[in-house]
Amino acid sequence: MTAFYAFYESPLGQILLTATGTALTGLHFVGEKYYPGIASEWQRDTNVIAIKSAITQLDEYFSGKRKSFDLPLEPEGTEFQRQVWNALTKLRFGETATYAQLAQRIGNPKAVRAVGAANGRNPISIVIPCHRVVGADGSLTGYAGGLARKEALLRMESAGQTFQLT
Amino acid sequence: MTAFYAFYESPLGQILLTATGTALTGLHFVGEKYYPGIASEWQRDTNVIAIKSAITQLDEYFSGKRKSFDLPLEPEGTEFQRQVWNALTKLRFGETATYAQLAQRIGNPKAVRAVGAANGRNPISIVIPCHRVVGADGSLTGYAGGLARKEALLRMESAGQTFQLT
DNA sequence: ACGAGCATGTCCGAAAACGGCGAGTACGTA
DNA sequence: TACGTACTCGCCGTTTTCGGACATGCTCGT
Repeated sequence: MTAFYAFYESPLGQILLTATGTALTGLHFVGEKYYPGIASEWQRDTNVIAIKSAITQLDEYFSGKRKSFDLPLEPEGTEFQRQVWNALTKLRFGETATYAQLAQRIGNPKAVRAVGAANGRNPISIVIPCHRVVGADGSLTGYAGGLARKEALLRMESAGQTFQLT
Repeated sequence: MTAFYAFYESPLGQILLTATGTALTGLHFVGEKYYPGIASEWQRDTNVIAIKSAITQLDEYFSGKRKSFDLPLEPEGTEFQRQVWNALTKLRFGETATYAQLAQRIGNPKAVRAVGAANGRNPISIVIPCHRVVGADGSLTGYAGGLARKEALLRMESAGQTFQLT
């Protein structure tokens, strides 16, 4: 489906955006785990509506002015994964949940680990806030973009602090 | 087990009494170390037999008319702790003992420090007279309700008749 | 179809830390 | 000498912490 792509320079590093004509399909930190790369038939284009508005809202988000995204999304995945990702979108700015709670919410309470896996495969980081999910004991456990970024995001959302990778 | 509670105003501060239908289970100075708090299912009730008679005898004790308590007790604790507490009840008004002596008496002479710990966890202060236990050198060493209260109790009990060898 | 691999959580046992101590030692004072 | 204080160290039950062993549901590669 994806046909267009562009790069976005965030405070946490370069980001690859991918989209169809109308919806966002991907948001990956360059070089992260599961980084999809760029298919040869895609076109680099920053003016496609989906990409253009994503960039705008990311700017606002990173400058602290925006707390929720309003973008058409088309994440590609299995039925189960989309359930999880859908549940993720209901986590608001500043909120966090545990993997177990998430499993509960999608009505599959024992699928805790599966939720973790699905979470890790989230194709649209930040907008689908997989970084708001933590272990039962509050530990960060993992993030495709690296734990440092996850921590930075959470810190920014909880305290409104500015960015610093340690 | 505990089902009822009440507060008692003593000269040394407010006291929380807890009890089953028939026996006293706790006596704590409000806010002391290990203060248990009040469980939501407990009922405030000053007329339960265990609490009523406790209050009567405390009145008598604090006004100097009573030198030993006669109340059904049900302190909750481990085997070892109950041994210690049981030994405590054999200390009479005005008497004191050292932690080592107590350890001796329960047939576990080396468990001196453990006795100290168990002593500290005594759930029914005053009635089970953990305040009558002092260090080998006569120092007070510690009291859940605070050393000031321990000293006050001992002074009150020793006033007049009892002598203490230094 | 099957099995391995996970951005988990729970349970259980072992190990270490922690006290309401006491006895022993090592010094510095009167 | 006679003491007092300031240490160390052994003691033992309880509490807390830590690590490994499960159970578990879904994907993805054979």
